Amino acid sequence: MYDHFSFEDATALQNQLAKQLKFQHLQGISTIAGADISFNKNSTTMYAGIVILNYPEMVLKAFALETFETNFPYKPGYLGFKEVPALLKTWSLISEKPDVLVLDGNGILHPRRMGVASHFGILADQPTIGCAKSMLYGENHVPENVKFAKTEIKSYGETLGFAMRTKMNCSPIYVSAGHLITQEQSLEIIKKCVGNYRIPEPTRIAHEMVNNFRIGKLKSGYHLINQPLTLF
DNA sequence: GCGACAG
DNA sequence: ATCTTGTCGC
Repeated sequence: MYDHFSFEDATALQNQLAKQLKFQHLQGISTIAGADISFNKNSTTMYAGIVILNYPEMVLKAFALETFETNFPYKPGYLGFKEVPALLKTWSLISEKPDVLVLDGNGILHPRRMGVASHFGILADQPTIGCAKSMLYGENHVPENVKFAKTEIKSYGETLGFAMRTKMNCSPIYVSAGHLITQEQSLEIIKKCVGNYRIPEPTRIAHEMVNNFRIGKLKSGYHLINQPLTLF
């Protein structure tokens, strides 16, 4: 899909897509999804996965897995061009879309406000949140070593996201709005997705699933989880 | 020019 | 991202 794009083309498209970004408060969220990619070193085969959980219970409800061939290289600032095509293919397998999707990477916390979460959000017309494990852009302020301590990440005076400590003695994560959601609500939602790990549940589970998919422990397609039934 | 740099 | 063993700390 983007394999023939030069970085110059990519930059132009990011600037174009950024004009379409919209931020609004979401009402009645009952499902949330997490998306991630896995691949073997030096391979063009991307293993993409999207998991859907109940919100705020964080119970796995369904997941979709699919592969996709990509030649676009990884370069800081252009992650969307490598991952979004594979994620869109996987997204198409899902009949009932989640209320909001969390991606492994940034949203508008990006030099051109077009991190992977914003990129996917625009193309899929879907509310998205960016949740990165390390810093890409902005003034780095370190939150104090207390669970849920946070700092604003700014660029030229504009708040583009937050650094938040999800666990004591662990590096913070970087949260930013992707599309069709506000910065404040993005942070509020991610906070409720934190379990007993540094990485919030949607992303953490998606990462686990996609890794099992890559090593052959799981197969492609849409999978529904059998909910535990209360008999009687 | 130099250093930084999501996954 | 992936490749890898032990190891330091709560």
